[in-house]
Amino acid sequence: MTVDPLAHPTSDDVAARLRSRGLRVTGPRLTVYRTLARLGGHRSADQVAAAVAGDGPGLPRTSVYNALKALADAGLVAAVDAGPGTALYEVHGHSHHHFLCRRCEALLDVPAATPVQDLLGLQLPGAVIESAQVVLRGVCPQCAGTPAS
Amino acid sequence: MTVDPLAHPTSDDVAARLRSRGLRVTGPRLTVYRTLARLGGHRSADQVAAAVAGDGPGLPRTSVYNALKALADAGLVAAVDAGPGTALYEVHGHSHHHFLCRRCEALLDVPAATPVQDLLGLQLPGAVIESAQVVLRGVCPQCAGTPAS
DNA sequence: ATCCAGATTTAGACCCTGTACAAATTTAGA
DNA sequence: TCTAAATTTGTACAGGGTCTAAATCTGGAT
Repeated sequence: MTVDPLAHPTSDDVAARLRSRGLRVTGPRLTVYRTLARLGGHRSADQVAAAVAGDGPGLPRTSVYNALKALADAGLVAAVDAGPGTALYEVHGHSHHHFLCRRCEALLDVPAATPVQDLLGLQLPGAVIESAQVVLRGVCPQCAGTPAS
Repeated sequence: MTVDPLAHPTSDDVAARLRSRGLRVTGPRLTVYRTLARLGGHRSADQVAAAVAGDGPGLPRTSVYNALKALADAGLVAAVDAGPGTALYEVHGHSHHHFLCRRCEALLDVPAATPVQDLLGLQLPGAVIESAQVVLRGVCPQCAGTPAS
């Protein structure tokens, strides 16, 4: 079993990453991370909680939220705002942005070929930009091909 | 009184814009739009509702939400996600993006000198990109100058 | 000028996501 | 092994937004 540099971090990687941020390595955090990685894509906290519950005793809702927050602080998980009251989480992989279709509500990944924060950072002297989230809205290619209802 | 091309749209402009989208021109929609324009900046739905109430009989909370949604559909108002469960609205003026300070929670405007959607649109062939929202996160210039607590 | 169909407003209850709290438990270093 | 501090857990709570159905209003047709 060779090491694939593109694969998700192993549990050991996750543990090291948490420790390096001064966060403790706990069961819920590893469970939530592994579940989110296995599910892939954009998932709500409750989707994660449901998936965790499907694998065994499950975790309280609050614990899933706590774990997601800790993982996000450690930079292992990214939170995406897909509208008010709709937070989605995903394992932090290669940088990309999001496109939200107004017609079918699909959430598509958009490659981040351009370093957006570099461009915009110039406009905000003195600020430390730690992350940039881009949400594009419009009509996705599939819906654009069919006439509006 | 000359026409200032940089001024907010008049009520007539707003009415025309609503009609062009197949939306009806109603009292609540005009009231909400005018109030948001008068307040300026980024406002929550409840802030708008409170301001409306201060001017007379007020509007039910639901009506404010409905109106904001209709105005957003018409492109007259922009909704900014400033984290989960925190939607802010602003009159859709010149394109700009937002920076959210992790330390003091300030929400700053960032000039959009670069046409972000043009850059990213290239990555999504066939899609109709109607808006691009960029939320930068980090530490604002003021907080960056003071040591962390 | 009046009418009508359909969109919109309104009022209320409701849901959902996330947070606050305090006690029990667990981690990690001594 | 032992201890202090971080974390988990269960419960309750809060804010923001949505759903529903009846009343009202808009805008085109008559």
